[in-house]
Amino acid sequence: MFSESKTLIFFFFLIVIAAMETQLSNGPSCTSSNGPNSVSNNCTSPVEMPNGTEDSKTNLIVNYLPQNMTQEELKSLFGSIGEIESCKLVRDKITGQSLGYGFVNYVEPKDADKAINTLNGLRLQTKTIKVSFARPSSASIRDANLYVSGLPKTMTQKELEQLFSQYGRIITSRILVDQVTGVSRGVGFIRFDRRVEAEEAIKGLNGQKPPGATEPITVKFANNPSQKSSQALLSHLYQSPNRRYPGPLAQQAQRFRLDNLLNMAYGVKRFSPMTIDGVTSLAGINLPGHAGTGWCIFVYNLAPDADENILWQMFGPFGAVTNVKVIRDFNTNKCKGFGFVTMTNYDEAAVAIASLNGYRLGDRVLQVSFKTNKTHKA
DNA sequence: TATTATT
Repeated sequence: MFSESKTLIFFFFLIVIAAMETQLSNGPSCTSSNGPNSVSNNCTSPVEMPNGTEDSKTNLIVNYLPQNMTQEELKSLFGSIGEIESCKLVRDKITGQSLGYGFVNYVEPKDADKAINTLNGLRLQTKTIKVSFARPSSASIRDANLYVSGLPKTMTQKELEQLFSQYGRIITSRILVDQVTGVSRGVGFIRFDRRVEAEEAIKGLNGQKPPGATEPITVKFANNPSQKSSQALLSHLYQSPNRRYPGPLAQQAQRFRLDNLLNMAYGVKRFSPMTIDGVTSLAGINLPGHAGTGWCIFVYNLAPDADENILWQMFGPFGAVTNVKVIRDFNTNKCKGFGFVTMTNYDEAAVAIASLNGYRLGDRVLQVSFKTNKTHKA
């Protein structure tokens, strides 16, 4: 069809333009060697510089965010620590899909410290988020990610880092493992602080045998995630319209993912929650806890010193949490013993309630339920 | 032979 061809050409140009933007958009040209390293998130007490190239003490980068997490949820999570100056979830220019990371800039440096101390390592759904200081934006730190293959199966992450660290500062390293056996797949990633370091590592290590290895390794720049989403868009265009809606298999896969997630998070055997299909949930106008923006959950018997973070920690692993709130006494600022959690999906909320109702938190046993419209009476 | 770290 002629119109289909025109549509394809249109999207092709969109992709080309986006690719050109990626190549041309250079940030301010400044370099710094004080970025966070791959192991800890230590602040190196930066000195104030008049030219604005010093490391920020308020700006954080947040990595390994769940795919479905929105900017509002990111702000809600980090806003529980302190006042936020700005917050941005980075999305693909073409598809709008989250790239799984974002930035949070606090007003006060102490809140940035606090966010690293309390939120780094927080488990949200299938991810463990990483919170660290953002390095000053610079063209020189972009495209510094390497893909390494042909590694000896016995090589550890530490040994991989030792091999590459001679070429520069390593920001992250990873060896991919078989999900069932846990054994190395012989491939991995190394992200350097600067692109020039990655270039030197390719020159020095591509085609070389690591000490003791029998086979040479391949080292090259990793594919860009935006390329993947462009491919996804293209393949989507070729997909027939009757395949766009998730069938039973996709639903089953989703359920499987939920079960896995729960086992990973708490090792609990979950109840079989009632599944609400589209029709039922539309019909049930007075369903408990449903507030239009999500499912509101009532959490009772919290300690006086409870804060929002404990609610994120408890409910985050069960699925998409959009908001948490601890109800406090106006004068003392102590928790009045209860709080609320809003979750997007009924299934995930139901499993969270089934798993956390009766949960022992310190010396208290929590009561967790969907929020009712009635006034709570003892 | 492929995860998502620079607005």
